[in-house]
Amino acid sequence: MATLRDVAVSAGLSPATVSRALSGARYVDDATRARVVAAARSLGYRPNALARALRAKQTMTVGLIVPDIRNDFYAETATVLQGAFEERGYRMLLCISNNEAESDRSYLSTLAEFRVDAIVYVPSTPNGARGLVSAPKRIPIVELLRHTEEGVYDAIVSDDREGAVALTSHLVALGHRRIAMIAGPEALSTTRYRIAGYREVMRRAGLAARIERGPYTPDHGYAATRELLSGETKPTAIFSSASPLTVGVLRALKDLGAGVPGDVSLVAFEDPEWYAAQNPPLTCYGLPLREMALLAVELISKRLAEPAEAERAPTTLRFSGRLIVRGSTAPPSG
Amino acid sequence: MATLRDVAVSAGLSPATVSRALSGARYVDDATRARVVAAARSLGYRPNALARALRAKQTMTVGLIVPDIRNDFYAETATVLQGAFEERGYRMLLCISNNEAESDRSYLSTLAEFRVDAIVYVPSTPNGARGLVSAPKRIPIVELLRHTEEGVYDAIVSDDREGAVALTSHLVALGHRRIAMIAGPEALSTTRYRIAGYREVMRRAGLAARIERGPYTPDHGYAATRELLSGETKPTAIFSSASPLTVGVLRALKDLGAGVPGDVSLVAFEDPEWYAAQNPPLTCYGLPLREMALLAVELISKRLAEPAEAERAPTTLRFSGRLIVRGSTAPPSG
DNA sequence: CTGAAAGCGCTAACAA
DNA sequence: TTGTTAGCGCTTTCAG
Repeated sequence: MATLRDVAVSAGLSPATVSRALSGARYVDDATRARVVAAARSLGYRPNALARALRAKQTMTVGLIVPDIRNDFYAETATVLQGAFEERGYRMLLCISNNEAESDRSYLSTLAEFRVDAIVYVPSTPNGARGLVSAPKRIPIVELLRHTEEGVYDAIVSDDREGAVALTSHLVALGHRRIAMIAGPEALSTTRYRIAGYREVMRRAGLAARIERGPYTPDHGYAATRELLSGETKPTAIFSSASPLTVGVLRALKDLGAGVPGDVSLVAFEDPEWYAAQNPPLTCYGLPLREMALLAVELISKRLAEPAEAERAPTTLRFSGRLIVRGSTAPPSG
Repeated sequence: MATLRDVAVSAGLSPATVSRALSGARYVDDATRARVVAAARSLGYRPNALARALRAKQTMTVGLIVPDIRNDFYAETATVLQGAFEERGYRMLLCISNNEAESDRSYLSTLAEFRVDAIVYVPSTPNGARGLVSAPKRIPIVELLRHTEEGVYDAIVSDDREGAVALTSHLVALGHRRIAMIAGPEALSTTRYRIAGYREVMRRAGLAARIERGPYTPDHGYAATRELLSGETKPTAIFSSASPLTVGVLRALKDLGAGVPGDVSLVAFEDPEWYAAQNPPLTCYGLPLREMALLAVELISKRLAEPAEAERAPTTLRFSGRLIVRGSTAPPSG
């Protein structure tokens, strides 16, 4: 592969001049630049971003760690982030942690070694990035959608408690008394807040909480739903707390021949595109994902660009979503 | 940030020894290594992957270019790829091209500058990577799911023509005579093959083809469906040739109050998890995505590891999928 | 088993 | 405006 030096030799110039001609636009004679460009083209020269980054001490690359890219929630987020970073000249290194703490740690460490300029991090562990990346020359981290310990890093999260409250209240208002929640792993901040919101509403209404815990997978959603609907006191409404769970819930309901909302009302967290296309469309709590992702990019850009910002104490920003009532909820039939 | 030299100073050793102690496991005294490890830890030392790659001339990073990560099709692919590369010690740089040729080219070029060891490429352009990355020290490229000119790169694709034939034949066999296809941009190999398969079956059956072309987006699926069902001679069956289109098709059908399969039968390409959870579940043509992605990793690993493989002429591998008949298709009601 | 030295490809002072 | 020099952090001969 041709190097800058090769181009210099071929053009009869010094490497420094070639460098200036190709990147730093100043102080180069037009004729010289033309010669350089011609030589570079004819040699098929591509600058080595590695060498450049080693010198410049910035890679123009950011890392993104998400638990699961098949989940629309994160796919949408990744897409928005990638587009926004791209616009600002940054590449994005994608890491998929599969909701595993071990994976999380290892990716954090990899990204640090690769000297990414910043990390957008959806943590799959309660204590997250603490210690690992933070210690030396702190690389800016923004926690997105989930967060670890408050106040250690910038965090952009949704008001999960509020969302759970909205969904559960909606069911209570419809007259449901046996409302079950299908939840994720308690290690995640989202799970804890969503459970808290659900519990709070149930307690206030004098109703018994029933929670099925497990991983954020369709299989868990499926198994939990079958479990819930196999007992004697079946719930009349189900609260699916994440979209991968919902996939399984719907399949189980169909397998069991349970009608929605006839036999069971269903509410779900998040609002992937396919919720609205369901039959019936799902009542859900939608989050302003796009705005949240763009704000993450904004925050990072600022920290990177302005020295003052770099020293700013971390802040936690909480976004509200909104209850979207569709056809999957109705008063209980009994 | 602490460097290897800092560790060396702190441990009272030379950089060379520290390097050997931390990576090359040979020829280092155990006591020395312990000292090095202790020093490294206390300084919070993280090796600089950039510097290492610059020397080693390999980045242990691969690039993936996909058109759209919100599409389950590519999300699944990206997940499998990331996991498999991860296992082999490779990082993955994700680029989302949004089905734009310009984006494609620019990402190819970025990946080349970053000196990724290989690229998995789902092209959004008919001529693709030709010229750009290929010219100098050829970096291995595997085209996945879509392909550009045959024979220039390794390609792992599905038999799209066969899939379209299977879906269309299924509808013809059920007695449908007015079958419309909603297709993507003709610049993509998948679109061309799917259209060819559809046309072939229609022609053989003596039926008139009707094709709605447009981008691979829910909006196009929606608009095309409304268009199809607004005329005088409405189709009795619709063939949605990609899952983003299907999202829009379903929404349009609901808005129009058209029952599936009562008023319109629906078949779709690909088999994302939510197809089966639809009401009714969708008849579709599913591809062995996982196997295809794993093979891509296999191919690349071989080319990277074995010098002989690196010189091997590119091959095109075509995978067959299978028709999955579910509830969205039935004989026409007329 | 350990150290000295050279260099991967690039850019930024500084000098000319 | 251009060239010389030095060095980013690491690994790898080659000596010791």
